[in-house]
Amino acid sequence: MSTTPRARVGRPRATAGSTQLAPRDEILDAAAALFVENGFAATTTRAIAERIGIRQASLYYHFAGKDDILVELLERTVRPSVEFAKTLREDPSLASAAALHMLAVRDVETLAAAPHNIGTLYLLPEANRDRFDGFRASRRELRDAYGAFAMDAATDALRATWTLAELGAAIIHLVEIVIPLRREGEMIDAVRIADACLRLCGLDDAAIAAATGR
Amino acid sequence: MSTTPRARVGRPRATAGSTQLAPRDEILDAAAALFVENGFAATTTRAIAERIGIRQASLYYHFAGKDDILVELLERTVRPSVEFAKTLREDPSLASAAALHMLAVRDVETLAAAPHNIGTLYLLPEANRDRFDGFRASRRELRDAYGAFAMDAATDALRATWTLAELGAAIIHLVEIVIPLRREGEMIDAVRIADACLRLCGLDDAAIAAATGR
DNA sequence: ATTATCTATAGATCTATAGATAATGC
DNA sequence: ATTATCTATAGATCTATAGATAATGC
Repeated sequence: MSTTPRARVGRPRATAGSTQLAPRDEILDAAAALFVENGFAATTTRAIAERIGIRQASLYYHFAGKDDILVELLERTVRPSVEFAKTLREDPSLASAAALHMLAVRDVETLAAAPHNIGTLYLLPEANRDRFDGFRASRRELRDAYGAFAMDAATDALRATWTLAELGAAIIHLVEIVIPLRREGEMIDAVRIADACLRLCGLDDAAIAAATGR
Repeated sequence: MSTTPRARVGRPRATAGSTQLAPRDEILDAAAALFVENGFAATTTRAIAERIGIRQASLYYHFAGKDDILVELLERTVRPSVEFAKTLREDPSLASAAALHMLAVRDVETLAAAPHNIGTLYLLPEANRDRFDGFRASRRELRDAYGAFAMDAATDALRATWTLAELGAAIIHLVEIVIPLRREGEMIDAVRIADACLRLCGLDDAAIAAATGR
């Protein structure tokens, strides 16, 4: 019941600096902030270590290399949305327009709440290296989930001119408007962005209201 | 009238490799490809030099530093669109929806035709450093041009929920869907994307057809 | 004994500068 | 004389490994 900070196993850090997080999570958090701000290659392991008050070499007790830190961060940005898309797909009572809207809202909210605007990470050129193709596969899965909902919800005119992958890419890209908006300090309204996704599918205000039960 | 390659002033390169471009443009082209592929920090001056068959140190005869190469590339990606937006604003006979559509078409076409998908460069984390704020100012100018046209063209419902800067950001972001589409090898149809911009403003198919004179 | 840190450093870069050199221009 | 390259290198990194050390756990 005591709130006295539990003493930690292992040699103490040279600089005090108490923290609640596990060291591994401290590293991920610091790295996320720096990768978003300066990019991957420009962020040194020393900078990550300094931010949390440990020595550069100590990082390697928790991660085998700099790459592995990014692998884990990338996975965390996309996994929740992919899983949510899966549950939506498995619900037969849900109309496609409604499902698309719900996925977009959830996705925007996740991106808006993620620490350090971490959604930006997939824009790093390094995210395209082979080392990270697990992440890119997950992301394609999410895009196609958007595409499937969108094609099904779209007007005939749109279905005739867009492929599933293209429409999925357009919608996911529109969802990600949250990233630059957030960077510029704008307010984020997830429903408004999700509405815009349906509008992109050709739905008018009445159809949008119907699909979202308003 | 002879087509024999004109001998060049200056010490010849160690490796032959004839080219039509001026050395400065060779550097810009090689750097663009590498910055897009690997990012700025991860691209070494040596890699740029090797790609065009000169020694690393020879770059510094043409550019004062690596930064200056990126400065010039960034400027080139945004300047033409900013100027086109200006001419559109100065045409009083043009309806906002039509102007927005024309700007979007032109912008998509420029991005689609730019060598090495160079439009990607503004996504580099490094583009946010102070050193490049001239570029970022130009980009904001373009965003606000989109925003002004879009607010004027939009339905009342939209005008009530979006600010000019937000709507501008959303539209310019939608235009930039061309970048990932192109990276994935998809066909680009500028009109289709410009239509989507108008749809985002709440216009229905009839209004879009009217605005674009179809 | 185990854990999580530390110190020290090897080896591999990378950017930018100094000064030499091999062409053309006049 | 001017131009555009070259060679050589200083100085400053940066990543990752080796091995020591200072805690707690049992």
